[in-house]
Amino acid sequence: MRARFAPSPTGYLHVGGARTALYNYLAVRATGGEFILRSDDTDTERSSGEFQNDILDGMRWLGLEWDEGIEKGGPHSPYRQSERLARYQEVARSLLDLGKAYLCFATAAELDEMRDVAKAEGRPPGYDGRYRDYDSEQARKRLDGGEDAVIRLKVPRPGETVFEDLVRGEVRFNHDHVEDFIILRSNQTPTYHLASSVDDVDFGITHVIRGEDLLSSTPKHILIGEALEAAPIAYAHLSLLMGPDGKKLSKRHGDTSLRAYREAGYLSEAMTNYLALLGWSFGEDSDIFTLEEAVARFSLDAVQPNAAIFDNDKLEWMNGVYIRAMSDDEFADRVAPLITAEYGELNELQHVRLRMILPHVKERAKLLNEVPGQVGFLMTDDIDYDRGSWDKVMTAPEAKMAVEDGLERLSNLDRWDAESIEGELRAMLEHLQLNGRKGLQPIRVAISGSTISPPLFESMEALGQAETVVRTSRALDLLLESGANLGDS
RNA sequence: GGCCCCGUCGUCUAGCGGCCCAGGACGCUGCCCUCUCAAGGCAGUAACGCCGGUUCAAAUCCGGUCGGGGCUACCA
Repeated sequence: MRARFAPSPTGYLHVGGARTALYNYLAVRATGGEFILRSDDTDTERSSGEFQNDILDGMRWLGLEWDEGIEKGGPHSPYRQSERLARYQEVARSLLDLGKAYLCFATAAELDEMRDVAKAEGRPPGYDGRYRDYDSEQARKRLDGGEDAVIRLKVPRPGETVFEDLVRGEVRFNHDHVEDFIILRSNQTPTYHLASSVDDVDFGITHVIRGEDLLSSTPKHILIGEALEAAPIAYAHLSLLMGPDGKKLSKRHGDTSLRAYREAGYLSEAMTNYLALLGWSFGEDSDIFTLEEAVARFSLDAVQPNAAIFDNDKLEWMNGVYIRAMSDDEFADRVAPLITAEYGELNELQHVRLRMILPHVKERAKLLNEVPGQVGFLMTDDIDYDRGSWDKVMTAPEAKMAVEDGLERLSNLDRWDAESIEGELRAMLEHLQLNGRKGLQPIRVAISGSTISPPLFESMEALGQAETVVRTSRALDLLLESGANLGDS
């Protein structure tokens, strides 16, 4: 099997494109063969190097390694359509010589009129074939005279194109609805249909796996293949990805670029895992699996033909599963750049604190980039008290007692580890006849600034005794002087 | 409008004529655990769009209908 992912670099790689790439990859690796990455950049107006790089980055990030193609090279280099223009012109001309295509001089105005008339008469809209049987001598003459012309494929009429789509079964198109489409524009550049089909043939592609938006164009591609007398290609059209509102996934649903997810703290493992599930099922035993495991079970004919809605909630849950599955060291490594980006280069104290708290943060994180915020109270000794948190717990009558007694005990503790701290604070609860919620929340706010933090005792251990005492005592001062109402810190 | 594709819980899906008064996962709800938040455990919620037909038997096959989506460029 030889399959290709052929995006046009006219935008960032989005999640839908990533899924198409993934399914191509899975199909190839599952059956053996080559996965090819090609750039369909015939639209020079809209294509850009930035987008090209984004696609390459995205593919690498996801771990979808290709065997031939851009940057990698291979027996069919180059894999960029913009570098193969001569080839497409050659094919178009030979089709012309063979009588399988013809020159057309219809102007834009004529084309518009055709469409209007066809629509008005209720016929299929499209080119009416007026130059299909035009005298070739005459055509030559007009061309030499400097007139612009396009080359159109002479679609067999009457006729029908029928093919077996690997995910949808038999699909048929009557040629009444397939116009004599343009293969070479008047400026001598190929249309997508020509370039893509010629490449598929030239590169020995056996399976074209792509989005359903190209299903209607498939007869054109098959017709070009037939005109070239090439071996038939198998097609598999994947359903499109939808937004939560059931409409085609687009910018309207927020930033759907792969990059945006990467930057939001999603792991590539979670992304490929989730994407694989959009239209395919791993089996009833699990929804969590590696790329390799997916390869072992993947099969194109098990792919669902119906559209799938991209569900961020499930992706996020899955990301959490992958984060928790990481080793503490790996988690620390992956999160380190994000923390330095937020707080600058870390000093020794910060390193020590992080090493202690990160394993506990790991258990709670759903997204990598929410971690810096969760460890913020350990990165600076100048913490702010969250107003809502303070008002919620510090105004309770037990708060002052708990903070006061806690401070006393913590100051005198001679062993500073989570276990000892817990023992001491539990003794405080016992002494004051308070339950954990009432007695410990004020202390949590005192040291972290918020009612939400990593586990209290471990947080204190990481903070260190000196700083814990400083913060607790500061909170107590505030309680005393403000009569329980937070001033302006 | 024309052509094409699609139609199982809110979402992703299992199901490929009897094992299904439909299974799993996310979400949601409740309970448990608990120092907060998560995580975890347990329980619950919820679907075969509709109408005909084939058959002893249909979520599974056929037709229609309704609904959704895609395409309809000298874009890809």
